[in-house]
Amino acid sequence: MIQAIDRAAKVLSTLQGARHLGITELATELWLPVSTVHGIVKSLQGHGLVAQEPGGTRYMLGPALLKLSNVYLDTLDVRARAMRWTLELARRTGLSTRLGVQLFDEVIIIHHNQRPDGSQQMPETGLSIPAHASAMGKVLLAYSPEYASGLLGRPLRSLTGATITDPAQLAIQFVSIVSDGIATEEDEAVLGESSIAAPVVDTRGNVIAAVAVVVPSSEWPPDSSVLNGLRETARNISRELGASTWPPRALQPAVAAHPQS
Amino acid sequence: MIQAIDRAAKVLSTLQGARHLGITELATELWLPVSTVHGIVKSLQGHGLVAQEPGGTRYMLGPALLKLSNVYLDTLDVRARAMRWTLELARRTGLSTRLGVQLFDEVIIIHHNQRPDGSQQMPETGLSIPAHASAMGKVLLAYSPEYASGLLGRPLRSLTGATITDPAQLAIQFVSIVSDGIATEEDEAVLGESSIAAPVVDTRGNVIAAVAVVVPSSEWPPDSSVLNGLRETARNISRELGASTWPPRALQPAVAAHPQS
DNA sequence: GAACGCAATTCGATAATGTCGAATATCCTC
DNA sequence: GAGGATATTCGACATTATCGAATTGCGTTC
Repeated sequence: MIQAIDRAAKVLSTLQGARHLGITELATELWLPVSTVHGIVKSLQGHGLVAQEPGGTRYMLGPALLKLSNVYLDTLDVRARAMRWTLELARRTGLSTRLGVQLFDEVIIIHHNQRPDGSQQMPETGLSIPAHASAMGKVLLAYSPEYASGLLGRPLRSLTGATITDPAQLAIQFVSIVSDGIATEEDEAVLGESSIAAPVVDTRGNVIAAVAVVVPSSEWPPDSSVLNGLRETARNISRELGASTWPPRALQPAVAAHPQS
Repeated sequence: MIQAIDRAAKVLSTLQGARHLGITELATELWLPVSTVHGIVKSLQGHGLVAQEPGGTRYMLGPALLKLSNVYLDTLDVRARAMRWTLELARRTGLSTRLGVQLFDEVIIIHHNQRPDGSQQMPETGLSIPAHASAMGKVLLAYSPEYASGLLGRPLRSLTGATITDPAQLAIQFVSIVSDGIATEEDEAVLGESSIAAPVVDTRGNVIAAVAVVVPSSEWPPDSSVLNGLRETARNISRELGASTWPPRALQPAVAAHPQS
């Protein structure tokens, strides 16, 4: 890991947490000399990744990130393929749907379809949710043991009273998730919101994303048609990506670590 | 400018242009040894800024960018203040509205309100348009001579037959833009689409963003009520940001001394 | 199914590069 | 207008990134 780049990335994520910071504040946060931080920030600013807050002398994230992120979304094959299917799922269930991928300990929503009831809802694309508190996260963790073991080792943050923070309890859920290809979550991230998720698989059989349906907790448990719709959606997307079987057979990465061919 | 960070940023923008690239391809593009590029890419990957394309050995932009960009949008004060006004403007004019800021030679759209006719339209937030081909871009250039002079020195790209690529012609437009606080563009970026833009000003009198109304070229020139609505919107947003006068008086020399370094 | 060739990755010596403390400039507060 | 705090500049130094060569891994062809 190249030191300067590592530090630059840390500057970005510090700015992500704090919104607006001066050089000194950043330096304190990162335990680095101010002149070092200054050099890093100016380099990032030169590429639009960081910007001066208008008028002030403090710094914030920069507009280049928006452009990069837009291209990121466009390059995602899963997203392009999934969109029409999640839209249909939202229509048929009357619920909002999500598509998410893993970002370290979180799931980040790369596509969101609003509930088709015409009400005003916040767009969720770009939101990230701690993996252990999300149905999509549980799916992704259940199918990638190396991530899961890493995450379960650390203390888990509680978001609502219902968040499961006990590693053992999560590990048990992972087993059943793998066996039937469905994960659930009840009020574990946001009170009043529960969700069901299923894995999306590519040609190689790797789980590369998760689809989810968000169910108001007042309507929990959802009708079995919702569950079937979700399963079918996940299967359709996976098929379009070239997957031959769904749900995914087993824990692919573990298998890949012991090649027998 | 720190070399390693500069190179890392170049890797990101190369990936932005090419979507998927192998290490060797990137190295060729950047005129660097492969091992150097490899180190940079791996460092970026360690922070989720770059990702391995699933299955392949090539690289693409990473999901961390999406999260950063989401926070970027949230931290923008202008955006939060402007949203309710641009929504109202869209309602009153029946047209789509945009809010944009400068990103080097382009304008990047930080907020977009769809035409309120209920039709399905592509979300434009995150799109970037060459400044010289955009009404918002002309506004921003007209009020920041630093940028303008730099940009007019380089050859300008033509996007449609109507794009103005002659520096002299643009310079003339800038004068009238500053004098009446309104810029226009007819088919210069996209055929069939024209737009009018006005500056958004902060407490210090700096032009920090531009608002625009997009008008189908078939309805050009727009009714004077559209123009008045736009003016009022720009004034309202600016007032909310603490600006005392609108349109902005002139090219503040203090502002011109705000280079990029 | 084996062998070839290309691309990614690892490694270590080298000096170029980023780092950091001190000095200076600039901003904000009182 | 003065004082304190913060941002910025500068240059010597040694840490650190860089790059070429060697190795591994992968896909493709025969």
